[in-house]
Amino acid sequence: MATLKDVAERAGVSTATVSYVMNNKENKVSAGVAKKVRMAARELGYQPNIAARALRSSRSNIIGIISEDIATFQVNNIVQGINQTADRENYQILLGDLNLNSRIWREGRQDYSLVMDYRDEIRDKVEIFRMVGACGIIYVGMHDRDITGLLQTDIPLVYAYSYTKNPGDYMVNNDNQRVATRAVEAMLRQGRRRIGLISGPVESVPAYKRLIGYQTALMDAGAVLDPELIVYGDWSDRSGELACRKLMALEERPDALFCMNDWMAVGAMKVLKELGVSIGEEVVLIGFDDIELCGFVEPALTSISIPLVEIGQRAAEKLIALAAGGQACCHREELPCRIVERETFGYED
Amino acid sequence: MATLKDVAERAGVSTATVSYVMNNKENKVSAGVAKKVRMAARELGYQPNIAARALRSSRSNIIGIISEDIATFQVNNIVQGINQTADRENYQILLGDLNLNSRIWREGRQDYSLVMDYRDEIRDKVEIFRMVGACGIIYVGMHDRDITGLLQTDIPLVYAYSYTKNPGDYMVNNDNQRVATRAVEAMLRQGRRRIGLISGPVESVPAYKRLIGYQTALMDAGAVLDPELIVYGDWSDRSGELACRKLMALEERPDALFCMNDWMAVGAMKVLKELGVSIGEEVVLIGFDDIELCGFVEPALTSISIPLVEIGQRAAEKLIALAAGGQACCHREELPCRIVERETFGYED
DNA sequence: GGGACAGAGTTAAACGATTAAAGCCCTCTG
DNA sequence: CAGAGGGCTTTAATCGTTTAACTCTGTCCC
Repeated sequence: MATLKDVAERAGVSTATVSYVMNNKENKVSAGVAKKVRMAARELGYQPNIAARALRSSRSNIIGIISEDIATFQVNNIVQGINQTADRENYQILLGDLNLNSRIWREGRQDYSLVMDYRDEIRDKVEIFRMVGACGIIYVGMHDRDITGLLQTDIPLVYAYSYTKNPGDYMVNNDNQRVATRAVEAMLRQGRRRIGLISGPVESVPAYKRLIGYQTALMDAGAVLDPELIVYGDWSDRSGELACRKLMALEERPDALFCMNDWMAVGAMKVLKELGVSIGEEVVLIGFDDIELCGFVEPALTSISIPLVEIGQRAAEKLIALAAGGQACCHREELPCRIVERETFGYED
Repeated sequence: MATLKDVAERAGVSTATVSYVMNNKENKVSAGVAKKVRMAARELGYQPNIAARALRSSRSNIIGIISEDIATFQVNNIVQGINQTADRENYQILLGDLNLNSRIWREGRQDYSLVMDYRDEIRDKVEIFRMVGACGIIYVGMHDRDITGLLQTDIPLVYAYSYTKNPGDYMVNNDNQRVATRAVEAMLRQGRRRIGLISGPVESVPAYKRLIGYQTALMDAGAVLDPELIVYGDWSDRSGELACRKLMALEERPDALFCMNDWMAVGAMKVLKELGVSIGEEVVLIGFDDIELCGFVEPALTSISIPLVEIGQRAAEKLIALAAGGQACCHREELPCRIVERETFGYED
């Protein structure tokens, strides 16, 4: 493997000159020499040694990813997006996965509110990233976690798909509130008047945003906000069943259901079928996430597709911009979702 | 951040001694001094600098993963398994994903036989792993690819979920052949006699192994091997539909279907429903992979669960053993699959 | 007594890059 | 023409480990 020294010898200059050329410090080297050096580097197939660079300058082209669980649909797709731009921009990815779900499962816990328990693990990952000289960190999480305080260094950090309270943090997300409004508006346009909401847990920030979106649409339409129509689940299909049962037991049944994820929607569908309610007519239904399952249940579930891959890409682009010393265009960014029409709800814009 | 030098000063010895202690070169240092050094290290919270170590010795506790597409079910779960043991054994993971599927999609290609096209990409990843001093590489692929030749170094390599021709390679896989035999035997025990096979592509090694398993069961039972009962798909639900249509058009219809993955099985189910064939009675059906979808189609699809997470774990354990200079217990390992009984086929053992 | 040897620890040279500081050479100015 | 200044290049220290080679001390045996 060719080193800086080899290139320097071949080009007849010092290693310093080669280093300057390689790092595009143009004001340091004349154009002629630079060209000569680049030639030599190409001929030898020179690639800088990451370890040496990291050791010396504590900076490399490695992006550290801290993810809550790579096995989940969302994280998975976001990581794919990060991977794509990293690839394109010649960055590498170091994955630090917290394995959150399988740990929760192993410990027999039901809830995700474990922020404190995982600070050590996160700190470890950050430490490793620092040591390989990662140029920045992307935190990919579904839960609402604030790790900014764990970074003692000034290494840039971008949150993907998770919310933080600190307005100085960089964040890429989807427009939970807006798309919820759009979905409910479409239901209203269809003449639906009692729109039930099967929500995620109260403490979830995305669930909260979607709730606001739901309420906004109803209020703008001058419709009544009936608190009975809002039921909370925990994202599981089982909890969707329970929620739906509760809603259908109301004196005035809802004629539409907005579910905050597809699993709960599928659970709700099971109950509706049991009750002999015709889905898509008596009750229209929309899910959230647009997981693969949607196209395979019967009737096929209309859902909201989150641009996960794009979120990953944007997060990576932001991070790379920050790492290069520039500024990212804005702190908080929300990418638009797309409503995917299937059989449970005819959406027209 | 504390360095070797700090620890050495605190313990009143040279950096060399500290290094020896940290690397458990016990014959170099007396027990008393070792204890003193370890104390000092703990007090300072010393963590070795990965970059420096990699630079000097070209060896670190980083496991490089080359994966074909992190977004696929199989790869995803295997990586999770690798992650788990890596975590436990204090190794780190560097992920080099080839993004194969999205590239294939982008280029508008239909087939996966692109081995040659991706040698360069793989070489790049290997190069990066070498530079951060990865202690070994795990190749996670669904397709049959041989990258052994791409490693010029003597860095250990373990294949997870992909087959290679070279018997000297380390490989962890599932027992495709045996479980196929078991599944078909169970069908025979139920009195089924014309068992249709919806296979993966001819060139796929796992598909071939499953085919052998299917044939073995039939032959052992003294049943007739009717080549008309074997149809090839390309793993997609669409191809499952086509295959099923072909099989159901036979003069003597099959009374059982063994599908080599769940997507094709779901496609087949669609056709069976169309034809008014009662699934689970007229025709029993089994899929392969046990993806989440299986529990949600109607009737729920019986399938074969591949121990993906365990494959990842074993692969990582093997690699760590090899990296530590020891030998891994055996070159090729096949973990047993589990048949998950649902509604399309009653399996009893 | 002295050479051989073993055990325990130290010295110092790498590994491959970055970068402040110094050096060289040329031009410009008073 | 001396001195300043600027553009380009080199020198050499440095990052934190690893490890071959060396030193030192004590023991043993002929």
